[in-house]
Amino acid sequence: MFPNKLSSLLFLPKSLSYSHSPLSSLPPRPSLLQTKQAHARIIVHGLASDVVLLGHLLSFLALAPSSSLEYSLSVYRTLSYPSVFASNNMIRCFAKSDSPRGSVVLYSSMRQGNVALPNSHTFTFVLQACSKALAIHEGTQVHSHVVKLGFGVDVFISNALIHLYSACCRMECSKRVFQENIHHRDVVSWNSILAGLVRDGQIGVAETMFGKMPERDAISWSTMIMGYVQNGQLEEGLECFKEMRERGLKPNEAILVTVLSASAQMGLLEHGRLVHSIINSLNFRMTTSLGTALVDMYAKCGCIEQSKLLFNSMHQRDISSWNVMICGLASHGLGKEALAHFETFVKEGFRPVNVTFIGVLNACSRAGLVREGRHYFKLMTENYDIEPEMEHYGCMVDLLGRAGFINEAVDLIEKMPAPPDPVLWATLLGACKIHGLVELGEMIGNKLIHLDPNHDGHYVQLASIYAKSRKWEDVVRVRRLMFKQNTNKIAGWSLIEAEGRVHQFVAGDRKHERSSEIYKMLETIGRRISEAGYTPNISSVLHDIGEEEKENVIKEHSERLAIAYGMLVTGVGDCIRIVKNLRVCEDCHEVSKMISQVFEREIVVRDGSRFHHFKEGKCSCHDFW
DNA sequence: ATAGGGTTAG
Repeated sequence: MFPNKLSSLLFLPKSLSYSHSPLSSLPPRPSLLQTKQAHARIIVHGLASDVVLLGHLLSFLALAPSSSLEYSLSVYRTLSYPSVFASNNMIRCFAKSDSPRGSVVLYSSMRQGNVALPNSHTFTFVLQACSKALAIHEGTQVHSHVVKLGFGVDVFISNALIHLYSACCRMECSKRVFQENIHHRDVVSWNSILAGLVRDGQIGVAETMFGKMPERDAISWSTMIMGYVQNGQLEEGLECFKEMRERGLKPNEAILVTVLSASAQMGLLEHGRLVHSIINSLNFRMTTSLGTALVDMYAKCGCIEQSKLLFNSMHQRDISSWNVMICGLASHGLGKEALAHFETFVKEGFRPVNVTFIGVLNACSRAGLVREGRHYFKLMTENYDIEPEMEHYGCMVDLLGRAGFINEAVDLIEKMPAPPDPVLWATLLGACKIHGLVELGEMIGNKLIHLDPNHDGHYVQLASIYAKSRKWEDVVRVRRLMFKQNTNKIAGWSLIEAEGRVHQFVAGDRKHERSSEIYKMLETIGRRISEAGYTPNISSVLHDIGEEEKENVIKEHSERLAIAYGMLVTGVGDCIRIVKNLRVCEDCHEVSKMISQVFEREIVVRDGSRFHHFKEGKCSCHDFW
């Protein structure tokens, strides 16, 4: 009787067919709706308390992509004598839900004999729940039951234990289980421990493990690549990805998303494009995650138009897709567009979160939208009850300060509930420089030097404020102070991608193999832009050297070397894309504008805080950055 | 009569 009943009651009509991915050979998973329909048929047939049927129903619920814990519980509660099968699947439903601790409660009533006794499946599910809840205490107790009941040799269970300890960063315990199970080990055991090491920041150990693995699958590679990227070793991550491809292995979605993120962080457009073409050529389904990662990559690599096109073509957008788009528009100075996106986002029923407002406030500050900035700052706290963080204050101080509302900015800082980050004062110091406020600048500059005496940026800013108002003896004094303090100077660099490689330059760099050509090109550039009326602005140079030498120093800023190299290796009329870690200096900004005009070249520079698109002698930031 | 493990940013 069973097989027939089962198929007629649980099997679903073809027309409603299960969500079935052509790329996987997984068994079909009924949706929540389909499962509820099956439940209805069971009830209609008078079998509402059939343990076998309801057990299957629960297993469907545990697997359904979107299921409701309340519903699963209501099904489970109708059973007067739940089977192990039904109980295990109920534990699995808890494990998958937002209240994984429910699994542990049900498990202990099984242990007490109130319901069916646990079997090996019980342990995999309850341990999964402990991992998810980071319930190390409960997990350890379950571990002792596993040993006591002789389940320690079950590879599924010992892997679940390795995963549990890895998830809780108890790497010593994790390794012990791993070592004890030397005869019951497979690629999953290795992957679980690898993931733990990576999570714990032990990237070197993980690397060694990875090298020793007897077998590696897509998840092993993705864990390793992710490990590098999460630990900030972006180049190594991309290198690992390359090695994987050279071995003829196919990436999975997790790898692609991670690698896109690395390309985005480094600003490597060509690499990002390569990943995009891999996605297309392997016929990957364009999921929301992949789409969002691509939108982000193009925005962070300077192609905001491409980013917008992709965003508009997405079938489904989640809150992250919107956040990425809004922040991207903001970083390109497209303030109005970013705000329009925000409004649509709200109209579509999304609720903004704190990063959304970082994008919105950045949009205002980059585009100088003071009124809007004040409005959204208020909206964030009053309408959405989001506590502003340091970064939100940073945007506001920047916006108000640069627009000249210095007192309002000072007020905002002083009324903050938490002690202000020195960065906020530094931002305000920048505003004092723009508006030539020597006295306030002096006060803030001294305060900053006191707070953070090893940071060279504060001295530089203060000195340039003095320089701007021609207070030369103060310039010299501050500069001497800086040398005496032995400040840490953050080395500036610029990079450009060309001929399938990344070329990185520092100021005065002569290490590049085409160095002499680069310097010749610099001279040509200098001559041509001088003819067009350029004179160097050397106020930002503080070295104790003669005027002529100062000109040479700025002439050899890393950014210019990268641009000169770009002119050498790209075709006439091609866009030159530069990524740098610090902000562009005033003079380089001017020079880039001139080059864009004289050589009819579009130049896109991503600096430490935003994008500059130079075209026909103008910059997208309107010289306001 | 039946089920089980590991990887994903912004």
